[in-house]
Amino acid sequence: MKNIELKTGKDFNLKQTLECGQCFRWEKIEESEYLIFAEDKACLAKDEKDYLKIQSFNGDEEFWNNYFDLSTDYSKYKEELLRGEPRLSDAILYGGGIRILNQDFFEVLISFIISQNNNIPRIKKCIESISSVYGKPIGIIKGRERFAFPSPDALALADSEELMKLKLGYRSAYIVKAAHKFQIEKVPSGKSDEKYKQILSYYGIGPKVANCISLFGLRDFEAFPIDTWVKRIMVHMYGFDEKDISGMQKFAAEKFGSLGGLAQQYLFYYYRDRKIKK
DNA sequence: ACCCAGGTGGCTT
DNA sequence: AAGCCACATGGG
Repeated sequence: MKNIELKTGKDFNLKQTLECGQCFRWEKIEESEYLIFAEDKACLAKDEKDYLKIQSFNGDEEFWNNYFDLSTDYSKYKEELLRGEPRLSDAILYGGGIRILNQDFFEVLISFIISQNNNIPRIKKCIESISSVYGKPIGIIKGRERFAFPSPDALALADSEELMKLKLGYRSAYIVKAAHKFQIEKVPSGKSDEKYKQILSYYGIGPKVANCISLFGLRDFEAFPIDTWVKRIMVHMYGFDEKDISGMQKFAAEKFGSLGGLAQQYLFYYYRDRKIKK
């Protein structure tokens, strides 16, 4: 156990960063305090004004600083996005503390395969479930044994019947195949469109999930995932026909350029967070 | 009982 | 290329 304080500044908000849908292994403890898991690391993080107070169970300062992407200047990104599209101002004001986390590729790969046609609370349960069966124990935290996200080799030993028993549903076969494919191909490299195509070639991964994995697993910021929420936003904001996904994709590329993924996160969080709250 | 959730594969027009 | 539908599961 190690206490760490990370300087954050104004373009960071823990709640927004975790609850914008880019990651799933966290538990809210109280307002602005969360228990967070990443790979085989865990920490308790509390968001103070200008710094993040971390009780790390097994990750050093550098790991968490990198995980939360605290050395990147997001005010420049925001200015650039606003120059290209002033209508983003409400969303950026609302979720301006979002950062794109530095997550492990394999963890993102599997997590977003699970995400398809699924809701966020259940996605979290599914991921906890496979972690507790295929991940290695990392110690007792908040009264329970906790587990690392499964390694590729550990998950490759699973079969889809086992995963079905864990309630992973029809995505079970996708997960097993993905673990095998990843063992051979490893983390994609090269130009971003080539990496995207490689991700898309996984069985069970289509354009939406591939874009999420590009954005959250490889930090390709131009990736613009269009899910059911973003679709509605594009219909609402820009008058697209809800079936015209390729039109939306093209529009986003032109309007938001190399920062499409960040724009998408601001919009997704702004729209979904207010819709879902009762 | 129905519809939806950070969709995709497969089959038919 | 575009339009259906099934797919597991759980919550509203």
